[in-house]
Amino acid sequence: MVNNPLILNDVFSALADPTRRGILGMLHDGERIVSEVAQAFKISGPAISKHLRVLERANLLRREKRGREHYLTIEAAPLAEATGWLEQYRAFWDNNLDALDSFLQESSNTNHQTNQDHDDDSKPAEA
Amino acid sequence: MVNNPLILNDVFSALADPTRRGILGMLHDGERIVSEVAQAFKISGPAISKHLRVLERANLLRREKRGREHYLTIEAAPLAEATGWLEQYRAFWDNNLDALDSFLQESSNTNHQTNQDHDDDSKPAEA
DNA sequence: CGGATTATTAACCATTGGGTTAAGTGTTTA
DNA sequence: TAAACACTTAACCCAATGGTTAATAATCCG
Repeated sequence: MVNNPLILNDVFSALADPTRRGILGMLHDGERIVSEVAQAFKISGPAISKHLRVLERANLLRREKRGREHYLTIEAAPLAEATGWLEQYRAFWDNNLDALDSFLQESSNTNHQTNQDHDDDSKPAEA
Repeated sequence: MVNNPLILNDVFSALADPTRRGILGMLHDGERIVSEVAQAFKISGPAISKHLRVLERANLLRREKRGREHYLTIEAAPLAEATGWLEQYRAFWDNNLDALDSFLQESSNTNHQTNQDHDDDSKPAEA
């Protein structure tokens, strides 16, 4: 698996924003129009518009205009690209040689997981 | 798998830069000191220093000072977090229901992969 | 037609990001 | 002790991000 850095730049930086991950989360369940997405977040319409453009640049979003509404769906391929890159490092946390070494070092500082009881991604809050 | 958005923000934005992915790539084979890493890229020392700090903030990097040298190793846990988030979307490109729908739409525009023969990540170039 | 709806573009602002050079801190060694 | 080495911090530049409000474009509908 040879990764294209240009794609990875766009995909990872697209995923770096919680609003954008939230948008993809909404689209997980099926297509949505822009106003539905916008309504789910507390930011302005233009701000949403910009986020959508970023997702489109990363080819993570497909837009289909029907009348005055824009129907949005996920485009999965770039996520596969990102996953492919990360796959290179699976050995580092999976159960094998490197994990042993990793474990030995991690056993010093307990509770290193920084898991502050915080929950899921930027899901819109109760409409 | 409940993802922590704070972690994901840091991890994905850390991975969004090709130099930082290149650094992790070097560390894939074992520990390196800062000057070794720096030598591999065409940017200044302080620039490398900043990249290292970003990787540390994302907890992707562990630093151990021995004398005047800083030994760097990968910290894998946050990569697992990122992979976990992406795993949510595996259904979209794997062989199943959604893939069918995806395929039907994608079959229109051929060669949508944007795979411009470009190779791997920001690997240092020939020392 | 005219108004409401959907969404984008334009212009602006503050913050962050990636880079630089110069200076500073700590460690090794001749 | 003084110089060389490893690395970071400080100060600065410029471009990109993420947000805003106001204006524009296109479509639907009474």
